[in-house]
Amino acid sequence: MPALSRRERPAKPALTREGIVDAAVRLMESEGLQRVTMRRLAQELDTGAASLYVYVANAYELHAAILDRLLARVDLAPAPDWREGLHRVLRSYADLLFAHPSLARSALSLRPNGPNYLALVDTLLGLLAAGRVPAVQAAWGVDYLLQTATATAAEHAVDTKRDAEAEWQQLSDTLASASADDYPHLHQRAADLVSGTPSERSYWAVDMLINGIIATPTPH
Amino acid sequence: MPALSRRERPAKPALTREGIVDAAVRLMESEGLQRVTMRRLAQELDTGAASLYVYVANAYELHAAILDRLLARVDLAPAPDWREGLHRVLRSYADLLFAHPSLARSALSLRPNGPNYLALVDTLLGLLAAGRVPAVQAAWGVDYLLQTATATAAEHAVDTKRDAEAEWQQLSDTLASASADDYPHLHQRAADLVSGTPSERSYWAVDMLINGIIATPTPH
DNA sequence: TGTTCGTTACGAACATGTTCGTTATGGTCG
DNA sequence: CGACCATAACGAACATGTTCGTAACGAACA
Repeated sequence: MPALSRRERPAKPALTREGIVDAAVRLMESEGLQRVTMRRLAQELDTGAASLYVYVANAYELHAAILDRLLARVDLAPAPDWREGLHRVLRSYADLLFAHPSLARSALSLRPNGPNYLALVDTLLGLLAAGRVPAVQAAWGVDYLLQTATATAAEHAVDTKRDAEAEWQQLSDTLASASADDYPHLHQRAADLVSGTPSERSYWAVDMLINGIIATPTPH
Repeated sequence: MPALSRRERPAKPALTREGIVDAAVRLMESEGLQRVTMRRLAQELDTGAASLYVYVANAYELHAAILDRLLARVDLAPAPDWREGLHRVLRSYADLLFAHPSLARSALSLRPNGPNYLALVDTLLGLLAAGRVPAVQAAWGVDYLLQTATATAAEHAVDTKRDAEAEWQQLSDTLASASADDYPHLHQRAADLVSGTPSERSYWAVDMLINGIIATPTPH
C-alpha cells in the first residue's frame, strides 16, 4: 500500500533548488532568519529535511543562496562621482548585511556567485575604472572592498541580544587597564583605538581601501 | 547514598575557566579541533557538557579562548624595517589561522582580548609608529590589518576536504562565462580577478592596507 | 507489457550545542 | 552542633545539522 506521494499535489511543485531558496527567503521574511532551519524549511515545503540536501550542500550554502537573492536590493544606481559611488554601493551592501549578520558569516566562507553578486562586482569594477584605477589593482582590490564590508557585518553576528554596547565597554576597559609596561603603544593609544562612530570608521575604511588600491601596484 | 563526587579526586582539580581552556588546547593538539566539542571536552574533564557553560558562554567563546592561547606563537620579533616587520607579523598571524580556519571564524565574531592578542596589537601599533604613521590612523588601521588577515583565513573554513582547487576553478568558469552584455567590466577583467597566487595577493593586501592607512587622514 | 535501473524522496538515527530543573557541596549563621 | 543557603555540578531533554539505508518513481529497454 504505497502512501500517496506528496510530490503529486499540484499546489506543491516538485523540489527544486530554485523553489527551495524561494521558500527560504519567504520564510526568512515572515519569521526571521533564525527560523530558517532545515527542518522548518522542509516542513514549509511539505517534505523532510534530508530531501533538501539533494539540492543544497549544507546550511551555509543555503544561507549564501538566500544572500544572493537579497543582493538584488543593493543600490547600484550610477553616481556623479566615482568615489562617492563606491561609498554608496558599499554602504548599501553593508546595510543589507547588517540587517542579517549571520548571512554575512556564510558569505565569508562560501562566497556567493549568483547573478546579483556578479552585478555588484561588475558595478564596483566600473566605478574603479571610472576613477582610472589600473585594471589589475582594481580587480584585486574589489575582493578586499567586499571582504571588509562583509567581515565588518559578520563581526556583529553573535548575540544581537547582549548589547554591542556592553561588549564595547568591556573592550574599552580592557584597553584602559592595559599595563603601560607590557603594552606601551596600546596603553598610549587606547583612546584612539575605540574612537569614532561605527559609521565614521566604515566610511574611513572605504576611503582607506580606495587610496591603498590606487597607490599599490600589483607584481608582474 | 551520595555518589562520590568527581570533583574530589586530586588529580582532576575543580573546574576552572583556565583549566577548561587548557584541556581544550591539549585536546585540540592531540585529536584536532573538530574533536573539541563540548561533550568530548567535558568527558576529558570527567564531567558533563552543561558544567562547562558556567565558565564559557558558548562554543564560539571557547574557540576564541583557544585562539588566544595559540596567539602566543605569533612571531613578534623586531625587524630592521618597519614595513617588512608588518609583513612578517601579519604573515605569522595568518599562517596560524590558516592551520585552524574555524578558529578564524570565531575570532571574527568574538574578537579575542587576551594577553597575547593585546601583545599582537601592541606590536602592530609599534611598527606603524616606527613608520611615522599618524596615531589615530594607525589605531584605526590596525583593526583592518587584523580583520583582513582573519577574514582571509576564515574564508577557507569549509571543507578542507573538497579542494579549494575545484571551487576556484568553478569561480573561474563562472567569471569566464559571464556575459559581456550583462557584466561588461567583469567580462573584460575576468582573468585579472583570479590572477596571482594566494601568497602574492596576501602580500599585496598588506602593502595596500599600509599605503591606504598612511594616505587617509581620520576625521576631526 | 513487464523488467530493470538510476534518481528522488524520506524516515530514522546520530552527534552536537544549549537550556532547565534538580542535586550535591562547603561554608555560614543561629 | 545543626539548619540553612548560595553556588557549582550535573543528568536529562530539546532543537538542530547531517548522514544512511530504503522505498517510491519514472524512463529506457526487452
